[in-house]
Amino acid sequence: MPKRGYHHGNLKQALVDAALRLIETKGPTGFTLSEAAKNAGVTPAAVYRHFEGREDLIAECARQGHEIFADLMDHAFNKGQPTALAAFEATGRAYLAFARKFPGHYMAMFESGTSANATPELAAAANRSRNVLERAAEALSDHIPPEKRPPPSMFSAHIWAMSHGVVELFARGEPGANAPFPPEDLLEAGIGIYLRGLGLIAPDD
Amino acid sequence: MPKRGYHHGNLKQALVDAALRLIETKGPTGFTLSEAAKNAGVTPAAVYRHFEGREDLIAECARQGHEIFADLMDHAFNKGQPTALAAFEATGRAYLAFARKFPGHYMAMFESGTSANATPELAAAANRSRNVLERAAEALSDHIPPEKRPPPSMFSAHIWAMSHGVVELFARGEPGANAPFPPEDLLEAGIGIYLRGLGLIAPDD
DNA sequence: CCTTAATGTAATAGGGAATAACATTCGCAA
DNA sequence: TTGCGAATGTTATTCCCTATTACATTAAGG
Repeated sequence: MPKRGYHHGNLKQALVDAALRLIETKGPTGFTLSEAAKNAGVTPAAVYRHFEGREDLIAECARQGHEIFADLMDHAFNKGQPTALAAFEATGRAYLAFARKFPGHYMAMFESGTSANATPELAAAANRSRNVLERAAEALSDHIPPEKRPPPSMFSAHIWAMSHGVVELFARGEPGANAPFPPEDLLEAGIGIYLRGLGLIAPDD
Repeated sequence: MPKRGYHHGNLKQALVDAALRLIETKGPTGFTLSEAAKNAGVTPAAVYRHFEGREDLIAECARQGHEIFADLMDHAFNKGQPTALAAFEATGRAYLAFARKFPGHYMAMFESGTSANATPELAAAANRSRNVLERAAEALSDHIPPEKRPPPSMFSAHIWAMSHGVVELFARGEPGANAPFPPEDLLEAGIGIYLRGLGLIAPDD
């Protein structure tokens, strides 16, 4: 391990990384600022040179999570083109993939108890990732029969809610103790049924 | 206020009630065992005569929440009879009503970071409330065209996930700040679209 | 070089979780 | 009634966490 001098060099990000690892393993409530500092090889007081406190450190973790999240969803959306439906479904799958691949970020974003408005930077990042999903919904909206077309922001909210619910309830250890289905299948089936209800998938598919 | 002697008389439930009020106002992370003890008029150490610790106290709050929850959903289901569809929709609405009416319980159940298997009693109660929703789904399952009929436990999981997602993402936070639509409308529309996708609602409804 | 801001440390206050030893009261049986 | 054991509550203590303040070290630039 590289010995460091009095100054760390990149402490801020090192603290974020340490915090993310701790959140991932011990949960957002188990995470402590002091332990993150120790893991970064620094005293707890040093943290306050870079963050206002514990909450602010978590907020930065969440912010970085939203940046990754938005990038992933945006990429999935573009990759699914040109079909609006395929792009939308890819975006949905990207949601679950993110939760699986970046559990620390996901917990910081949605399970830490910190408001999405904790800091302006976090609010901006959260807004961005919401807009990605909403844009995907808008692109798909044109293909919905007008008489059953809800506002795009509504049906993107539905997809987000179901995705988030699947992650929280069935992609962790609870609450049925036994996940009756693989979360991926559960979510894909749920979105499929929902899109059928919107007239976006043929009834005999 | 009634002066009490050396013994409280009903401390265990008083602690649960105090904890629920604290969780409701300050969030599950802001809640402290010491403050709950003080609010119940007792020293912190007394809590350990009735609970193993902080987690165990939260788990009991969650357990009581699941009991109320299951009762409400069961009642809504029976009230919605004889139509299976009406019963099911009433059950869905009861979910959101519970979250609104018992926010402390809801937070203890789903946002406290404590596992649903924290105690055997909690696990049993959680199982019961899950079964209520699954039974409603089973009753409705007969009316689904066979070629698009998922396992009842799957589509009850879908409804639970969307309900939970709506609560977590859109029914919290400052009013209007994060909610493009009233959560009740959002959830009702979402369930409606989903049920249409299952062929349970006529396309021209 | 020498100053100044940035960055890290040491010391400390304040509070919560948990435990152990002690005190009071309750319930029951002789 | 009385005495004893169990249940319940308190005091004192330990350990850890958050946060603040005063101090130490280093980096960067004129």
